[in-house]
Amino acid sequence: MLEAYEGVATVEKVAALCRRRGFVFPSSDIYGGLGSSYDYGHYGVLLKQNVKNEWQRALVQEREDVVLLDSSIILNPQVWAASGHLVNFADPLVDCRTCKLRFRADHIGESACGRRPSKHPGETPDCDLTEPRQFNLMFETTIGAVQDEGSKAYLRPETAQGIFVNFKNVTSSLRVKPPFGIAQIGKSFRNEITPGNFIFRLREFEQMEMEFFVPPDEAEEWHRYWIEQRRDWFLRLGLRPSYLRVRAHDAEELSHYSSATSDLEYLYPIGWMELEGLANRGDYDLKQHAEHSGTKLEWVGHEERYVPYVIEPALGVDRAMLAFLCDAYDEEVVADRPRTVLRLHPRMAPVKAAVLPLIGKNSEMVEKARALFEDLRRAMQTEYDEAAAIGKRYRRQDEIGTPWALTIDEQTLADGTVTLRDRDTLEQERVPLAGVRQLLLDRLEQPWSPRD
RNA sequence: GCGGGUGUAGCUCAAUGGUAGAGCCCCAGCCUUCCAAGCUGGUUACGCGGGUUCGAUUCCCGCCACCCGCUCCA
Repeated sequence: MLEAYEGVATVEKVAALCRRRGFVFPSSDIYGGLGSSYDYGHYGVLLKQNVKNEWQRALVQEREDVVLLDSSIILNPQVWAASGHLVNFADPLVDCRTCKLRFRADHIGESACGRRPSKHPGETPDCDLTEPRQFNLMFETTIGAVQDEGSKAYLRPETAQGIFVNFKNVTSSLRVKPPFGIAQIGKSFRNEITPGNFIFRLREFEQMEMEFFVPPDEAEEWHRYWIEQRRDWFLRLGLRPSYLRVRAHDAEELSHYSSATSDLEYLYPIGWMELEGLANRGDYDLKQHAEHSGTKLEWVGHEERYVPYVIEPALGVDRAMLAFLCDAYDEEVVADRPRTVLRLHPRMAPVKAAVLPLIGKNSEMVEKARALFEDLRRAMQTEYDEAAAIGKRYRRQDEIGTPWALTIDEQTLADGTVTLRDRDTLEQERVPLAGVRQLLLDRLEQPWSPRD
């Protein structure tokens, strides 16, 4: 495992490429932007969609014990009273005017300013603290045109609660029984005090969460199982193994709902950061909602009745996308020219194939190329490009991570084969026109690993 | 939110108290054709709002955004 980042990427370079090539734009750009909000352009949408598709494929399509859900963003406000977010998802903060530091009021005893020798070497300063101020991380809104206390509602800070409040609906309609999971992808909102680092921490972000309900005495075993499953998922999609680690939370850093949490951390250019949280939420949530709603939320089998424990893998889509982008970002020199390339897993790549007639003005080549393009695009995201020199067109595709380029040349007109150029090896092979589509579909299913 | 820094075309940089140039990129045409060739032409910028001034991109104030810390955990 690495201590320090060794790659060529920086968040700034990745962000610049994302803007330049239409992955991610600052939100409300022409009005000067909106803090820590970003809009996704064409390739960003495709890449993000691929992240979500791969998650759903691994957790739902390739399993028999996980079902899907898409719950509302705005829920009955009582949900957040029961979940503990109204009380616990708020941080009382104090600022020290002397040290220019900010502390959580409930931690002030242990982390008073004097503990920061780097700011005040060899002395314990007199701290000038502000009054504690309450920061609730939930966005508030109102339901209905009349604003009064009764109409206050919240944008969900996590998708999980929508799953818990649907526990009874799902168990009574979908023939599931523990151990089973409910998976959901959707937007969440947190009024972060300090967002930042491009799309790493956003106020509006997309989550992929699954609540996996298990018999209480199997919870620890399932927790370990899901940590391993989730780690493998990232590795199969090409993240460098040395850039991924599991870190168990100390008792004092556990969130209010968790009895044990391990983070999957990724070594971003800015350091080791949480990528996915894997929490054992115990029976906390179901019991809270049972108590507040008056509805029994438990599993009832033939000879058993219990409140399941919950194992939760929770992943931020935007954050995962940033990890894949940083991991894939590479710079090199080819033919004395700088080359920037995204070595994304082919299934992650926004565009799978580019069809390039060697001579854009040669009508016969164009005709063949257009026919191949029409054939390929029915099966996968494909681009057609006849503008500029061939090398330039290759580099354009490199920057958006397109794994395969198909070039129609003189030989194509003679024998019906095309050049298949590989993004990572730069090798070229001749393949028959008629077999291209199936060949690429097969390669999309093959194991793929990057350098490392 | 507090402290520090930054803000001129998509990118990298110029110049100027009299409303801004270049290279690369991009678009069109000519030419070329297997890894960012060449020629011609073209589009695009002083973050936003006030103030001082005859006149502000330049000086002053406020705001906004981004970067680094504090805090946050998807």
